[in-house]
Amino acid sequence: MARLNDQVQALLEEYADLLTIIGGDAFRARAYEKSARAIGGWPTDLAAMDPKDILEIPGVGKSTVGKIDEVRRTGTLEAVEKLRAKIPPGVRAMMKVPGLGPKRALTLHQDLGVSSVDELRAAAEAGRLHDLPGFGGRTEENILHGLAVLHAAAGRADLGTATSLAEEVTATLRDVPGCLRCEWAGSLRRLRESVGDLDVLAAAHDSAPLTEAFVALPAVAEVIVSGPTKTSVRTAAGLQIDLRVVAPEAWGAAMVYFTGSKAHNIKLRTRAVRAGLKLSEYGLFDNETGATVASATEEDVYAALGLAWIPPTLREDLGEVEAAAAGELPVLVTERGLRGDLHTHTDLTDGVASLEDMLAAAKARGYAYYAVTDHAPDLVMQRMTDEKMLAQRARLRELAGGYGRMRLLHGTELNIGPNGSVDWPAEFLAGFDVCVASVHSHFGADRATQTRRLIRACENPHVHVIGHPSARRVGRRAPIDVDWPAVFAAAARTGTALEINGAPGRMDLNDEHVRAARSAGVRFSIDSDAHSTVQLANPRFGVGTAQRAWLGPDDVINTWPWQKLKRFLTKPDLPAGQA
DNA sequence: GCCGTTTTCGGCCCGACTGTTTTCAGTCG
Repeated sequence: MARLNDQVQALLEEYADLLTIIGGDAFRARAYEKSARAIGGWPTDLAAMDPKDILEIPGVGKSTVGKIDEVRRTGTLEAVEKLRAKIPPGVRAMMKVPGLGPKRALTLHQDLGVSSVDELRAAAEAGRLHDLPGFGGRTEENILHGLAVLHAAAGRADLGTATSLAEEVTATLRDVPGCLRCEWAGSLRRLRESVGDLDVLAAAHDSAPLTEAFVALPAVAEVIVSGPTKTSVRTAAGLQIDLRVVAPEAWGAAMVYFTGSKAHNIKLRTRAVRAGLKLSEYGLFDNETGATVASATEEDVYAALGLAWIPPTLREDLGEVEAAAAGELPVLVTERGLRGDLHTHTDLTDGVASLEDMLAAAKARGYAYYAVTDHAPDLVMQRMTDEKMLAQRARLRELAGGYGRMRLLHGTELNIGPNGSVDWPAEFLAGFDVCVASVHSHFGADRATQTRRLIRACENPHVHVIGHPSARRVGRRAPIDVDWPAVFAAAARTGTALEINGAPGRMDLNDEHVRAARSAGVRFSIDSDAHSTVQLANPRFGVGTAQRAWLGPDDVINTWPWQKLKRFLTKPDLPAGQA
């Protein structure tokens, strides 16, 4: 792991989980959860901080400072090690099954001797669960369903996890003597919403030093295969990483080949064959003479095939090769093109950073505008009140002008109730500069209800953006059941933007939905949903989704200049009775 | 364990939903 912060966060989260499983003081476990979040979201590397400064992090006290020091010195926590001896790691892993929490996980372990997800599946399929105390037929069914949801994402990593791992691996390998280049390729480079394995490519004349450094990485738990050109390892978290070492003159062809997708590569190879050429990971060759036509850079390879260079996010054989041949590749939205963020939180609700810290971090990103959108009162656990919201607005107005050219917007993230209503009456909503409205409850309602619910939210004249519209959590919760074409039509008709939420655990809407929505005339907002300053970088992943759906700057409202966005945030009048 | 103070203790995220119960435990957001 790149930062001590992440290492400490992971250990504290594990400690909190283990404490929850064995029972006892729930507040202690919660305190560790909170400090874990605060540390993970803290922008400065703990390794470079004084203990007295670490103590200033909200939620971090003396005990945690001691544990941070222990992790720094020993790489682990004795308290966690002791609990691991009592509770097998598989028991904690069972808590990832939706619907299964710490209590039932412990019961399963103690009464049935089940101590892994696999054993749980076997027990559930054999019908051994429904006789346990507190379990029944429905519980067993729900656990089986939860296992299926989990299985759909098994062994896959979210973009945040995969990116930080890829950054760590490439940074280490670039420092190895003889390494000329090192980049990641594969589905991570194409910015798919989750990745099954990590492909890392390095250019060197001698692969041995790279291979040696690669298998010695702290994240590596197991070496699967290792040879002169290819080495595969598995991390403790179960993610496979493949390292390929290629000659520098083959770099471009290798990057094309290992970036994929498979369908894109097949299309390119077919195109090559028709031109009397052969494309492989080693280069583009003339069939008759065997001479190398191109291989050093991706641009060379594409050009020799009569194509403009194709951005990795488009390489899915969804028309990009034809477009490149015709010189009609789309102009894509980019991270640099984003002028602001319209969905962010502070510590007034469940964020971990103060308003001032979030604003300073947003300014550092060069934004022209920035919306603070803390949770609204219907999400009861956040304890929002009118007074707190108005006080935040007053503070934000005081701070206006203090962040250079960055315009400060006061917003909120409303909750879309089961019938499509939102928090607060219209008069109160009118006081916000921007309102995001999202589904946070009643995920199991039927399609007609969910569809009506989202359409009614779109029709609310004070709702500007529907946040994380499908409400799915990658690998954790299925999307709500919705008639999407009907919702896309309503969003387009009412001038309501749909969010592309870039939080790695959400990635919502996904690329397929965005493609369909765009053709229905919908506009989008690419947001971070940041709960800490470091999460303000989340839009990089949302931009990936947007590019995969071929979105250009015009499709994305937060690439627009403020005056144009301001007009969008004033929704057109709707026929009476629809609002 | 952390925090704030009515400051060295006592409170800390609360309500809904589900499925199991027959008055409530577990899970979730």
